[in-house]
Amino acid sequence: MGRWEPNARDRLALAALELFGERGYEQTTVAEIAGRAGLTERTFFRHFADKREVLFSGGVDLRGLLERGVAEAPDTAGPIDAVAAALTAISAVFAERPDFVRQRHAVVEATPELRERELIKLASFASALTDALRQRGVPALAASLAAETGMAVFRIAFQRWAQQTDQKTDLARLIHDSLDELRAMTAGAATEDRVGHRPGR
Amino acid sequence: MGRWEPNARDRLALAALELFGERGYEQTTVAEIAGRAGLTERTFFRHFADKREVLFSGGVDLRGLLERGVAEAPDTAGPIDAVAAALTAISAVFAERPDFVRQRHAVVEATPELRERELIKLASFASALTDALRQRGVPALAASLAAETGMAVFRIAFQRWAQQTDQKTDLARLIHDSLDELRAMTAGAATEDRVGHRPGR
DNA sequence: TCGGCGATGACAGTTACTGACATCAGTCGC
DNA sequence: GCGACTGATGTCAGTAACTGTCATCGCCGA
Repeated sequence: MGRWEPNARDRLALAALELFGERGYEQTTVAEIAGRAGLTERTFFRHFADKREVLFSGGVDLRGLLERGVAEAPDTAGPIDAVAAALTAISAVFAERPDFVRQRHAVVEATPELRERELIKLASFASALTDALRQRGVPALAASLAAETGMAVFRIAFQRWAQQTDQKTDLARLIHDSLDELRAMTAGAATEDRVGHRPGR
Repeated sequence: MGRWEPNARDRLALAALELFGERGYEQTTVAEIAGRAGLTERTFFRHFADKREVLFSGGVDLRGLLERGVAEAPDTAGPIDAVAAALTAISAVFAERPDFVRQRHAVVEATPELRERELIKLASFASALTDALRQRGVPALAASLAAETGMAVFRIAFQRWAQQTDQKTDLARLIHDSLDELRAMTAGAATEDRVGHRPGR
Protein backbone atom coordinates (compact mmCIF):
# COMPACT_ATOMS: atom_id res chain seq x y z
CA MET A 1 0.00 0.00 0.00
CA GLY A 2 1.22 3.44 -0.79
CA ARG A 3 2.05 6.14 1.66
CA TRP A 4 -1.23 7.89 0.96
CA GLU A 5 -4.71 6.78 0.03
CA PRO A 6 -4.99 6.71 -3.76
CA ASN A 7 -7.14 8.98 -5.98
CA ALA A 8 -6.73 12.15 -3.97
CA ARG A 9 -8.12 14.15 -6.85
CA ASP A 10 -11.29 12.10 -7.16
CA ARG A 11 -11.83 12.14 -3.41
CA LEU A 12 -11.59 15.92 -3.45
CA ALA A 13 -14.05 16.22 -6.33
CA LEU A 14 -16.53 13.91 -4.63
CA ALA A 15 -16.26 15.65 -1.27
CA ALA A 16 -16.77 19.00 -2.97
CA LEU A 17 -19.89 17.90 -4.84
CA GLU A 18 -21.36 16.48 -1.63
CA LEU A 19 -20.64 19.56 0.44
CA PHE A 20 -21.84 21.97 -2.24
CA GLY A 21 -25.06 19.98 -2.39
CA GLU A 22 -25.48 19.94 1.39
CA ARG A 23 -24.64 23.54 2.34
CA GLY A 24 -24.18 25.35 -0.94
CA TYR A 25 -21.02 26.52 -2.67
CA GLU A 26 -20.43 29.74 -0.78
CA GLN A 27 -21.08 28.17 2.61
CA THR A 28 -18.39 25.56 1.96
CA THR A 29 -14.72 26.35 2.56
CA VAL A 30 -11.88 24.71 0.73
CA ALA A 31 -10.49 23.56 4.07
CA GLU A 32 -13.72 21.66 4.71
CA ILE A 33 -13.57 19.94 1.33
CA ALA A 34 -9.96 18.94 1.90
CA GLY A 35 -10.79 17.77 5.40
CA ARG A 36 -13.56 15.47 4.21
CA ALA A 37 -11.15 14.03 1.65
CA GLY A 38 -8.53 13.50 4.37
CA LEU A 39 -6.20 16.14 2.96
CA THR A 40 -5.19 19.72 3.58
CA GLU A 41 -6.23 22.95 1.89
CA ARG A 42 -2.79 23.32 0.30
CA THR A 43 -3.12 19.95 -1.40
CA PHE A 44 -6.52 20.92 -2.79
CA PHE A 45 -4.89 23.79 -4.66
CA ARG A 46 -2.21 21.48 -6.02
CA HIS A 47 -4.95 19.48 -7.76
CA PHE A 48 -7.29 22.31 -8.78
CA ALA A 49 -6.39 25.81 -9.86
CA ASP A 50 -9.22 27.30 -7.83
CA LYS A 51 -12.27 26.39 -5.78
CA ARG A 52 -14.60 26.34 -8.81
CA GLU A 53 -12.45 24.14 -10.94
CA VAL A 54 -13.10 21.12 -8.72
CA LEU A 55 -16.48 20.77 -10.44
CA PHE A 56 -15.12 21.18 -13.97
CA SER A 57 -12.18 18.82 -14.27
CA GLY A 58 -14.08 15.62 -14.91
CA GLY A 59 -12.31 12.59 -16.27
CA VAL A 60 -13.63 12.82 -19.82
CA ASP A 61 -11.94 15.12 -22.33
CA LEU A 62 -15.03 16.67 -23.90
CA ARG A 63 -12.99 19.07 -25.99
CA GLY A 64 -11.12 16.25 -27.63
CA LEU A 65 -14.34 14.38 -28.18
CA LEU A 66 -15.84 17.38 -29.95
CA GLU A 67 -12.77 17.86 -32.12
CA ARG A 68 -12.78 14.23 -33.14
CA GLY A 69 -16.52 14.31 -33.72
CA VAL A 70 -16.08 17.08 -36.27
CA ALA A 71 -12.98 15.59 -37.84
CA GLU A 72 -14.63 12.21 -38.34
CA ALA A 73 -17.83 13.54 -39.86
CA PRO A 74 -18.28 12.43 -43.48
CA ASP A 75 -16.91 14.71 -46.18
CA THR A 76 -20.41 15.28 -47.50
CA ALA A 77 -21.50 16.81 -44.19
CA GLY A 78 -21.77 20.59 -44.05
CA PRO A 79 -20.46 22.62 -41.07
CA ILE A 80 -23.75 22.37 -39.16
CA ASP A 81 -23.98 18.65 -39.72
CA ALA A 82 -20.41 18.13 -38.55
CA VAL A 83 -21.14 20.10 -35.40
CA ALA A 84 -24.34 18.12 -34.87
CA ALA A 85 -22.35 14.90 -35.09
CA ALA A 86 -19.86 16.16 -32.50
CA LEU A 87 -22.64 17.21 -30.14
CA THR A 88 -24.25 13.80 -30.50
CA ALA A 89 -20.91 12.26 -29.55
CA ILE A 90 -20.60 14.15 -26.25
CA SER A 91 -24.26 13.69 -25.39
CA ALA A 92 -23.47 9.99 -25.02
CA VAL A 93 -21.04 10.84 -22.21
CA PHE A 94 -23.77 12.65 -20.29
CA ALA A 95 -26.21 9.83 -20.86
CA GLU A 96 -23.83 7.43 -19.12
CA ARG A 97 -24.19 9.04 -15.70
CA PRO A 98 -27.40 11.06 -15.75
CA ASP A 99 -27.76 11.25 -11.96
CA PHE A 100 -24.27 12.59 -11.43
CA VAL A 101 -24.66 15.07 -14.28
CA ARG A 102 -27.97 16.35 -12.94
CA GLN A 103 -26.67 16.71 -9.40
CA ARG A 104 -23.67 18.65 -10.63
CA HIS A 105 -25.86 20.78 -12.85
CA ALA A 106 -28.17 21.66 -9.96
CA VAL A 107 -25.22 22.96 -7.95
CA VAL A 108 -23.88 24.97 -10.89
CA GLU A 109 -27.28 26.50 -11.64
CA ALA A 110 -27.63 27.61 -8.04
CA THR A 111 -24.35 29.53 -7.99
CA PRO A 112 -23.52 32.49 -10.25
CA GLU A 113 -19.78 31.99 -9.80
CA LEU A 114 -20.09 28.44 -11.06
CA ARG A 115 -22.32 29.49 -13.94
CA GLU A 116 -19.56 31.82 -15.06
CA ARG A 117 -17.08 28.99 -15.09
CA GLU A 118 -19.50 26.77 -16.97
CA LEU A 119 -20.01 29.42 -19.62
CA ILE A 120 -16.31 29.86 -20.25
CA LYS A 121 -15.92 26.09 -20.56
CA LEU A 122 -18.69 26.03 -23.15
CA ALA A 123 -17.04 28.95 -24.92
CA SER A 124 -13.82 26.96 -25.11
CA PHE A 125 -15.81 24.09 -26.61
CA ALA A 126 -17.12 26.46 -29.26
CA SER A 127 -13.59 27.55 -29.93
CA ALA A 128 -12.49 23.92 -30.33
CA LEU A 129 -15.34 23.31 -32.76
CA THR A 130 -14.36 26.37 -34.75
CA ASP A 131 -10.77 25.17 -35.08
CA ALA A 132 -11.89 21.67 -36.08
CA LEU A 133 -14.18 23.10 -38.76
CA ARG A 134 -11.43 25.31 -40.11
CA GLN A 135 -9.28 22.21 -40.48
CA ARG A 136 -11.99 20.84 -42.72
CA GLY A 137 -11.59 23.87 -44.93
CA VAL A 138 -14.63 25.75 -43.68
CA PRO A 139 -14.14 29.55 -43.99
CA ALA A 140 -13.61 31.47 -40.74
CA LEU A 141 -16.99 33.17 -40.49
CA ALA A 142 -18.98 30.06 -41.33
CA ALA A 143 -16.90 28.02 -38.89
CA SER A 144 -17.49 30.46 -36.04
CA LEU A 145 -21.20 30.67 -36.76
CA ALA A 146 -21.69 26.92 -36.97
CA ALA A 147 -19.69 26.36 -33.78
CA GLU A 148 -21.36 29.07 -31.72
CA THR A 149 -24.89 28.33 -32.83
CA GLY A 150 -24.16 24.65 -32.30
CA MET A 151 -23.15 25.30 -28.71
CA ALA A 152 -26.21 27.52 -28.27
CA VAL A 153 -28.39 24.63 -29.37
CA PHE A 154 -26.51 22.34 -27.02
CA ARG A 155 -27.02 24.66 -24.05
CA ILE A 156 -30.75 24.86 -24.71
CA ALA A 157 -31.15 21.14 -25.24
CA PHE A 158 -29.07 20.33 -22.18
CA GLN A 159 -31.12 22.70 -20.08
CA ARG A 160 -34.31 20.98 -21.19
CA TRP A 161 -32.82 17.56 -20.63
CA ALA A 162 -31.66 18.42 -17.10
CA GLN A 163 -35.04 19.90 -16.19
CA GLN A 164 -36.90 16.75 -17.10
CA THR A 165 -37.93 14.91 -13.98
CA ASP A 166 -38.89 11.77 -15.86
CA GLN A 167 -35.83 11.44 -18.12
CA LYS A 168 -38.26 10.62 -20.88
CA THR A 169 -36.35 12.12 -23.79
CA ASP A 170 -32.66 11.55 -24.38
CA LEU A 171 -30.22 14.37 -24.91
CA ALA A 172 -29.29 13.52 -28.50
CA ARG A 173 -32.95 13.66 -29.46
CA LEU A 174 -33.42 17.05 -27.84
CA ILE A 175 -30.36 18.38 -29.63
CA HIS A 176 -31.61 17.27 -33.02
CA ASP A 177 -35.14 18.51 -32.40
CA SER A 178 -33.79 21.92 -31.40
CA LEU A 179 -31.59 22.00 -34.46
CA ASP A 180 -34.56 21.20 -36.68
CA GLU A 181 -36.56 23.95 -35.03
CA LEU A 182 -33.72 26.38 -35.63
CA ARG A 183 -33.55 25.38 -39.30
CA ALA A 184 -37.28 25.93 -39.63
CA MET A 185 -37.04 29.32 -37.96
CA THR A 186 -34.16 30.68 -40.01
CA ALA A 187 -35.70 29.36 -43.20
CA GLY A 188 -39.13 30.74 -42.34
CA ALA A 189 -37.81 34.18 -41.51
CA ALA A 190 -38.07 36.07 -44.77
CA THR A 191 -35.49 38.71 -45.55
CA GLU A 192 -37.51 41.47 -43.93
CA ASP A 193 -36.78 45.17 -44.16
CA ARG A 194 -33.71 45.97 -42.09
CA VAL A 195 -34.15 49.20 -40.21
CA GLY A 196 -31.75 51.86 -41.46
CA HIS A 197 -29.52 49.44 -43.30
CA ARG A 198 -29.15 48.92 -46.99
CA PRO A 199 -28.09 45.49 -48.24
CA GLY A 200 -25.35 44.85 -50.74
CA ARG A 201 -21.57 44.59 -50.73
CA MET B 1 -19.02 72.52 -3.37
CA GLY B 2 -19.99 69.29 -1.74
CA ARG B 3 -18.08 67.53 0.93
CA TRP B 4 -16.67 65.10 -1.60
CA GLU B 5 -15.70 65.31 -5.23
CA PRO B 6 -18.68 64.26 -7.37
CA ASN B 7 -18.99 61.15 -9.56
CA ALA B 8 -17.07 58.80 -7.30
CA ARG B 9 -18.37 55.85 -9.28
CA ASP B 10 -17.20 57.18 -12.63
CA ARG B 11 -13.81 58.11 -11.20
CA LEU B 12 -13.41 54.57 -9.92
CA ALA B 13 -14.38 53.05 -13.27
CA LEU B 14 -11.98 55.33 -15.13
CA ALA B 15 -9.10 54.68 -12.73
CA ALA B 16 -9.71 50.94 -13.02
CA LEU B 17 -9.69 50.94 -16.82
CA GLU B 18 -6.47 52.96 -16.84
CA LEU B 19 -4.69 50.76 -14.33
CA PHE B 20 -5.86 47.52 -15.93
CA GLY B 21 -4.52 48.83 -19.22
CA GLU B 22 -1.20 49.88 -17.71
CA ARG B 23 -0.33 46.89 -15.52
CA GLY B 24 -3.00 44.32 -16.22
CA TYR B 25 -5.98 43.24 -14.16
CA GLU B 26 -4.25 40.85 -11.78
CA GLN B 27 -1.36 43.18 -11.09
CA THR B 28 -3.76 45.89 -9.98
CA THR B 29 -5.17 45.90 -6.44
CA VAL B 30 -8.49 47.41 -5.50
CA ALA B 31 -6.67 49.67 -3.05
CA GLU B 32 -4.67 51.12 -5.95
CA ILE B 33 -7.79 51.80 -7.98
CA ALA B 34 -9.46 53.50 -5.05
CA GLY B 35 -6.29 55.46 -4.35
CA ARG B 36 -6.11 56.85 -7.87
CA ALA B 37 -9.76 57.87 -7.58
CA GLY B 38 -9.05 59.58 -4.26
CA LEU B 39 -11.10 57.08 -2.27
CA THR B 40 -10.60 54.04 -0.08
CA GLU B 41 -10.92 50.35 -0.83
CA ARG B 42 -14.06 50.08 1.29
CA THR B 43 -15.77 52.74 -0.80
CA PHE B 44 -14.89 50.88 -3.98
CA PHE B 45 -16.89 47.90 -2.73
CA ARG B 46 -19.84 50.12 -1.89
CA HIS B 47 -20.06 51.06 -5.58
CA PHE B 48 -19.18 47.71 -7.17
CA ALA B 49 -20.03 44.24 -5.96
CA ASP B 50 -16.58 42.96 -6.82
CA LYS B 51 -13.35 43.91 -8.57
CA ARG B 52 -14.54 42.71 -11.98
CA GLU B 53 -17.82 44.52 -11.92
CA VAL B 54 -16.12 47.90 -12.22
CA LEU B 55 -15.74 47.18 -15.96
CA PHE B 56 -19.32 46.02 -16.47
CA SER B 57 -21.55 48.63 -14.89
CA GLY B 58 -21.53 51.16 -17.68
CA GLY B 59 -24.09 53.91 -17.75
CA VAL B 60 -26.26 52.47 -20.52
CA ASP B 61 -28.88 49.84 -19.71
CA LEU B 62 -28.24 47.43 -22.58
CA ARG B 63 -30.67 44.87 -21.22
CA GLY B 64 -33.52 47.37 -21.31
CA LEU B 65 -32.48 48.46 -24.77
CA LEU B 66 -32.65 44.89 -26.00
CA GLU B 67 -36.04 44.30 -24.41
CA ARG B 68 -37.44 47.44 -25.97
CA GLY B 69 -35.87 46.59 -29.31
CA VAL B 70 -37.76 43.31 -29.40
CA ALA B 71 -40.98 44.77 -28.06
CA GLU B 72 -41.02 47.56 -30.61
CA ALA B 73 -40.30 45.35 -33.63
CA PRO B 74 -43.22 45.29 -36.10
CA ASP B 75 -45.82 42.57 -35.64
CA THR B 76 -44.91 41.10 -39.00
CA ALA B 77 -41.34 40.43 -37.83
CA GLY B 78 -40.48 36.84 -36.89
CA PRO B 79 -38.42 36.01 -33.78
CA ILE B 80 -35.09 36.27 -35.59
CA ASP B 81 -36.03 39.59 -37.14
CA ALA B 82 -37.10 40.98 -33.78
CA VAL B 83 -33.79 39.91 -32.25
CA ALA B 84 -31.92 41.43 -35.19
CA ALA B 85 -33.69 44.72 -34.61
CA ALA B 86 -32.73 44.66 -30.92
CA LEU B 87 -29.10 43.93 -31.72
CA THR B 88 -29.07 46.78 -34.21
CA ALA B 89 -30.34 49.04 -31.44
CA ILE B 90 -27.52 48.26 -29.04
CA SER B 91 -24.87 48.36 -31.73
CA ALA B 92 -25.58 52.08 -31.97
CA VAL B 93 -24.46 52.47 -28.35
CA PHE B 94 -21.11 50.88 -29.12
CA ALA B 95 -20.67 53.00 -32.22
CA GLU B 96 -20.93 56.13 -30.09
CA ARG B 97 -17.66 55.54 -28.24
CA PRO B 98 -15.62 53.11 -30.32
CA ASP B 99 -12.29 53.94 -28.68
CA PHE B 100 -13.56 53.38 -25.18
CA VAL B 101 -15.30 50.16 -26.19
CA ARG B 102 -12.18 48.81 -27.87
CA GLN B 103 -9.92 49.69 -24.96
CA ARG B 104 -12.29 47.99 -22.54
CA HIS B 105 -12.56 44.98 -24.83
CA ALA B 106 -8.79 44.62 -25.04
CA VAL B 107 -8.55 44.42 -21.24
CA VAL B 108 -11.39 41.91 -21.03
CA GLU B 109 -9.90 39.70 -23.74
CA ALA B 110 -6.57 39.62 -21.93
CA THR B 111 -8.03 38.35 -18.65
CA PRO B 112 -9.87 35.04 -18.24
CA GLU B 113 -11.62 36.23 -15.09
CA LEU B 114 -13.05 39.18 -17.00
CA ARG B 115 -14.03 37.01 -19.94
CA GLU B 116 -16.10 34.93 -17.55
CA ARG B 117 -17.93 37.98 -16.35
CA GLU B 118 -18.48 39.16 -19.91
CA LEU B 119 -19.98 35.81 -20.88
CA ILE B 120 -22.44 35.80 -18.02
CA LYS B 121 -23.51 39.33 -18.94
CA LEU B 122 -24.14 38.21 -22.51
CA ALA B 123 -26.04 35.21 -21.19
CA SER B 124 -28.26 37.54 -19.20
CA PHE B 125 -28.86 39.51 -22.40
CA ALA B 126 -29.95 36.31 -24.11
CA SER B 127 -32.26 35.65 -21.22
CA ALA B 128 -33.76 39.12 -21.56
CA LEU B 129 -34.28 38.57 -25.27
CA THR B 130 -35.98 35.25 -24.58
CA ASP B 131 -38.41 36.87 -22.13
CA ALA B 132 -39.17 39.69 -24.54
CA LEU B 133 -39.89 37.22 -27.33
CA ARG B 134 -42.16 35.16 -25.10
CA GLN B 135 -44.12 38.34 -24.41
CA ARG B 136 -44.72 38.58 -28.13
CA GLY B 137 -46.27 35.11 -28.01
CA VAL B 138 -43.27 33.22 -29.36
CA PRO B 139 -43.19 29.63 -28.02
CA ALA B 140 -40.52 28.83 -25.43
CA LEU B 141 -38.18 26.76 -27.60
CA ALA B 142 -38.27 29.14 -30.55
CA ALA B 143 -37.73 32.09 -28.21
CA SER B 144 -34.67 30.52 -26.59
CA LEU B 145 -33.20 29.53 -29.93
CA ALA B 146 -33.70 32.91 -31.52
CA ALA B 147 -32.27 34.69 -28.48
CA GLU B 148 -29.23 32.45 -28.05
CA THR B 149 -28.32 32.29 -31.72
CA GLY B 150 -28.87 36.03 -31.91
CA MET B 151 -26.37 36.60 -29.12
CA ALA B 152 -23.98 34.15 -30.77
CA VAL B 153 -24.15 36.22 -33.95
CA PHE B 154 -23.61 39.35 -31.91
CA ARG B 155 -20.51 37.93 -30.19
CA ILE B 156 -18.98 36.96 -33.51
CA ALA B 157 -19.79 40.26 -35.18
CA PHE B 158 -18.54 42.24 -32.19
CA GLN B 159 -15.31 40.27 -32.16
CA ARG B 160 -14.76 41.08 -35.82
CA TRP B 161 -15.65 44.71 -35.30
CA ALA B 162 -13.27 45.08 -32.36
CA GLN B 163 -10.41 43.42 -34.27
CA GLN B 164 -10.65 45.85 -37.15
CA THR B 165 -7.81 48.32 -36.98
CA ASP B 166 -9.32 50.60 -39.58
CA GLN B 167 -12.93 50.76 -38.29
CA LYS B 168 -13.98 50.36 -41.89
CA THR B 169 -17.18 48.39 -41.33
CA ASP B 170 -19.77 49.32 -38.76
CA LEU B 171 -21.10 46.89 -36.20
CA ALA B 172 -24.70 46.82 -37.45
CA ARG B 173 -23.47 45.81 -40.90
CA LEU B 174 -21.33 43.01 -39.49
CA ILE B 175 -24.28 41.73 -37.47
CA HIS B 176 -26.56 41.60 -40.49
CA ASP B 177 -23.92 40.06 -42.73
CA SER B 178 -23.28 37.33 -40.16
CA LEU B 179 -26.99 36.72 -39.82
CA ASP B 180 -27.33 36.38 -43.59
CA GLU B 181 -24.43 33.93 -43.63
CA LEU B 182 -26.10 31.91 -40.89
CA ARG B 183 -29.35 31.83 -42.85
CA ALA B 184 -27.51 30.62 -45.91
CA MET B 185 -25.73 27.93 -43.92
CA THR B 186 -28.76 26.51 -42.18
CA ALA B 187 -30.74 26.57 -45.38
CA GLY B 188 -27.94 24.97 -47.36
CA ALA B 189 -27.40 22.17 -44.86
CA ALA B 190 -29.61 19.37 -46.11
CA THR B 191 -31.23 17.06 -43.60
CA GLU B 192 -28.34 14.60 -43.62
CA ASP B 193 -28.35 11.17 -42.05
CA ARG B 194 -28.21 11.50 -38.30
CA VAL B 195 -25.88 8.93 -36.80
CA GLY B 196 -27.77 6.47 -34.63
CA HIS B 197 -30.89 8.56 -34.45
CA ARG B 198 -34.16 7.96 -36.18
CA PRO B 199 -36.37 10.93 -36.99
CA GLY B 200 -40.01 11.11 -36.12
CA ARG B 201 -41.87 11.56 -32.85
C1' DT C 1 21.78 0.70 0.79
C1' DC C 2 21.72 5.21 -0.73
C1' DG C 3 20.02 9.17 -3.10
C1' DG C 4 16.66 11.38 -5.76
C1' DC C 5 11.61 11.87 -6.80
C1' DG C 6 6.96 12.98 -5.89
C1' DA C 7 2.94 13.78 -3.20
C1' DT C 8 1.89 15.84 0.83
C1' DG C 9 2.00 18.92 5.21
C1' DA C 10 3.12 23.19 7.68
C1' DC C 11 3.26 27.96 7.80
C1' DA C 12 3.47 32.67 6.63
C1' DG C 13 1.87 36.16 3.56
C1' DT C 14 -1.19 38.81 0.13
C1' DT C 15 -5.57 40.29 -1.41
C1' DA C 16 -10.55 40.19 -2.29
C1' DC C 17 -14.44 41.03 0.22
C1' DT C 18 -17.65 41.91 4.57
C1' DG C 19 -19.59 43.76 8.90
C1' DA C 20 -19.73 47.23 12.41
C1' DC C 21 -19.14 51.62 13.92
C1' DA C 22 -17.53 56.57 13.50
C1' DT C 23 -17.53 61.01 10.99
C1' DC C 24 -19.47 65.03 9.14
C1' DA C 25 -21.51 68.28 5.36
C1' DG C 26 -25.95 69.14 3.77
C1' DT C 27 -30.97 69.27 4.57
C1' DC C 28 -35.41 69.24 6.50
C1' DG C 29 -38.69 70.36 10.12
C1' DC C 30 -39.76 73.52 13.43
C1' DG D 1 -31.30 79.41 13.03
C1' DC D 2 -30.95 75.11 15.59
C1' DG D 3 -31.16 70.26 16.19
C1' DA D 4 -32.26 65.68 14.30
C1' DC D 5 -31.59 63.04 10.27
C1' DT D 6 -29.46 61.29 6.07
C1' DG D 7 -26.05 59.59 3.05
C1' DA D 8 -21.52 59.04 1.38
C1' DT D 9 -17.35 58.15 3.19
C1' DG D 10 -13.42 56.50 6.46
C1' DT D 11 -11.48 53.15 9.87
C1' DC D 12 -10.67 48.79 11.56
C1' DA D 13 -11.00 44.03 12.37
C1' DG D 14 -11.99 39.67 10.43
C1' DT D 15 -12.73 35.66 6.99
C1' DA D 16 -11.37 32.92 3.19
C1' DA D 17 -9.24 32.22 -1.37
C1' DC D 18 -4.95 31.55 -3.14
C1' DT D 19 0.54 31.45 -3.35
C1' DG D 20 5.46 30.71 -2.16
C1' DT D 21 8.66 28.17 0.42
C1' DC D 22 10.54 24.68 2.95
C1' DA D 23 10.18 20.21 5.43
C1' DT D 24 8.76 15.31 5.48
C1' DC D 25 9.05 10.64 4.10
C1' DG D 26 7.59 6.34 1.55
C1' DC D 27 9.05 4.50 -2.91
C1' DC D 28 12.10 3.20 -6.66
C1' DG D 29 16.07 2.79 -9.40
C1' DA D 30 21.27 2.53 -9.46
